[in-house]
Amino acid sequence: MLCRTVGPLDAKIMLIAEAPGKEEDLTGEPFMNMRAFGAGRTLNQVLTQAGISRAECLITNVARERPPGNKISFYFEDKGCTIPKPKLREWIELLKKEIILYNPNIIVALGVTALWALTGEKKVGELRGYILPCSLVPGKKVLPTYHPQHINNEWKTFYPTVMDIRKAIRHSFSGEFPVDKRILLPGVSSASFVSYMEELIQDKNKDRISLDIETNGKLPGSHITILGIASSPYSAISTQLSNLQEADELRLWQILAVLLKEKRVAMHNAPFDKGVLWYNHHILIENLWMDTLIAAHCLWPELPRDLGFVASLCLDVPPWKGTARNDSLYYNVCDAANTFGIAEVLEAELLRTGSKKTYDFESKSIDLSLMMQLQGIKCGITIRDELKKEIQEKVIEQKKKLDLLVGKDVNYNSPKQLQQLLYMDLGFPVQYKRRKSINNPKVVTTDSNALSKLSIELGDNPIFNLILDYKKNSKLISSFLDITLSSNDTVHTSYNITGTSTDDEGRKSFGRWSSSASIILPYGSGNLQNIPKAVRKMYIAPEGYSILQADYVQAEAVIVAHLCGDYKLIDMFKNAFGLPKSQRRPYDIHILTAKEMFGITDDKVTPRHREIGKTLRHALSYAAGPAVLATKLKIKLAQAKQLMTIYHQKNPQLKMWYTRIQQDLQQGRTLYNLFGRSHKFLAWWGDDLFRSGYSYIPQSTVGDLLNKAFQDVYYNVDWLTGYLQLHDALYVLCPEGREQEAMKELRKQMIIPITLRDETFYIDVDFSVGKSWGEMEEQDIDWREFDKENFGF
DNA sequence: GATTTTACGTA
DNA sequence: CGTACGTAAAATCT
Repeated sequence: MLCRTVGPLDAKIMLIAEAPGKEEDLTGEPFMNMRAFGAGRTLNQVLTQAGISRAECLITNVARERPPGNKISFYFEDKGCTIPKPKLREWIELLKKEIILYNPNIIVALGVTALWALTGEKKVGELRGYILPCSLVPGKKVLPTYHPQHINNEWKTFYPTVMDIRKAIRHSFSGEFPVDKRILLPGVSSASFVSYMEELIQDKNKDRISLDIETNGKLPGSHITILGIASSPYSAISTQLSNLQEADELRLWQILAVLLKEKRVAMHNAPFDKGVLWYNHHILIENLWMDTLIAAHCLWPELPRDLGFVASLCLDVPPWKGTARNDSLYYNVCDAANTFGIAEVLEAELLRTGSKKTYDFESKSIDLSLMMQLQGIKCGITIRDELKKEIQEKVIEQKKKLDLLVGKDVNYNSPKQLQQLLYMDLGFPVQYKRRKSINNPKVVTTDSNALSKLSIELGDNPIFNLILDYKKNSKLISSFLDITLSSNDTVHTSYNITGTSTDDEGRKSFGRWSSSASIILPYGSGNLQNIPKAVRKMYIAPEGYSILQADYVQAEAVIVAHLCGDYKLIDMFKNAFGLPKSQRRPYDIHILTAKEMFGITDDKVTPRHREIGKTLRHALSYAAGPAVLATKLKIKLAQAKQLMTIYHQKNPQLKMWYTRIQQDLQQGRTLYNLFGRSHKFLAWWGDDLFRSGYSYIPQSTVGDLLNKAFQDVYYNVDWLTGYLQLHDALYVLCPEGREQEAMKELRKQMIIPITLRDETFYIDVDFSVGKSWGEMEEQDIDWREFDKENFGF
């Protein structure tokens, strides 16, 4: 049936999608599929969240009949879907007439086909959220966003679509195009750039600028190729730095240095621009106005944070990210101008939402993280080479043994070849990956989990552990030993204050730093937060220094105990506080757990009992299931289930806490950690979301605690230098011989009160000292006197 | 050659 | 149905 256009004829918003589906074809109305994963229901969800109802919108499709198999390509001559067949051409004409007739103020293009029909463009991911001119009916505004069906396939596009619809609502009050008031000067001469800067320096009314650089990342140090600055959202300038006369370039850097002394500066990802300017030109940006990346992270921790995305939320500028390759000078000048505009919007938004405190806290980490990136950590090449040789020999030997056992050459790092070998040639029971949902297809796997499981089930076959060891060792070599060092034998990492990961469900980033390859100094394995213990000894202290490690003791467990109101545990933590490690045994919570679980006395607790207690507590704190517990403890599923039941009987507060978190999530899907950091969860409502919620408060509170302490050390203790950050441990370089003094100083900075409801508590700190990261000696110190003097408890 | 999948290291 | 993070090698796409 021909699908009609529905909705009030005087609607200000018109939604245009691709083509009718089955239900729509039957009823002749768009978006009638209201089943659980139907596009109609998703559309309603999006509209409701955005603050508008379906009844207020005109809704239609480009194609008016369902194509076979719902494949829109049916209506096109070509595979690329650019040349419409006559039928589709007719429908597009119809659409044109309807737009002219109903005259909406804003047209929302839902998905690629609508976007193409209205504007000739195809890149929804790049253009969504921007106001585009309509080519079908000139003069009309088009706002592209995702198709509801696409949202069902990729849930992370749900909330961006909501934001887009909100923008459409703002644009529905008038059909007028936003006026682009910007005066952009891309690619001016260095002389003009200098005079622009000089004028700015003279203009005391303007105290803020934004800055953006483009670099040629191939060289260490990231050579700057383009420099752009803006003095308002509407005035920006950029210049090319290659092929400059030496004197001109010098002049430019000199004036820039003066400008940066005078003004407060906004940047998107300040550690990079600031780092490159400092590293290459010794120009220091001292007055940060705003890092728009950090601000976006504090406001929307689960949304994309690239400048193009944030601009689509905050501004009414034309899209420009597509120009990066062809016109980098224009691209850069837009970056600079739009960063200024975004900073103004986000500044207000941070105040409005109460996220300013979190922003201030995060931005205070910039200098610390940048210092550690540029400084790097020292690698002892002799130890590195020894390790490499040793492990390489092991790998060769293991490969030989495997070849002999198997009788042919197999690449054990190839999942495909391993599947063939284990499940086809050798006929072992096929192992499947654990699925997120019962609806997901079963996926065959040969990962370490599967191999250990086979090893347990099939007892005496040495092949599994051999493969496991072989894979482990080749991983050690390829990822952690086979690395390029700087000329000073250092490796460098970029500590990312806002995290950077992008997984299927979108970005998370609970406020812990991540660590990734440094673009400025591309030496080492990149991530320094996942170096295996086995190779840590190759990282050493520079001559004359010791490495001092300070880690929070049982940090997440302490937080969980307080969140649950588990006073037996809380008392144990309190009683153990400040004690030397050697005297803590009576307050060992894992032994306590074991005693409770097995109904035994202290003297009967074996290391295995303790291990079970520890694993159980850890797994259950984050709502792990019996299957995972079974593999972790190498026991049967039934046993794991039994242990879980007993654990929950002995710890009834845990399930109550789960329930509380779920209730809290129901209120606006937002949780606050113990330092007030908010996080809005955008994932699909269900157990995955809940589990993420359970881990949020402990994980992010510990992250903030550590970073708070690290900042305090950085700003207050000038003779200790930050060396590494490992989420709940910080490492500093300490001048040899001052270790005792250093530990006292660190303890003063790190013992920080945490408040929950009316209670205040503290998390203890342990210290280790060593000449290398792998050989640290635990310090067995009684801190009780010291604590009494310094903290009064 | 670029992108996706699989696997695996840390807290 | 632990969570969070980043990277290397293999597989796959174009």
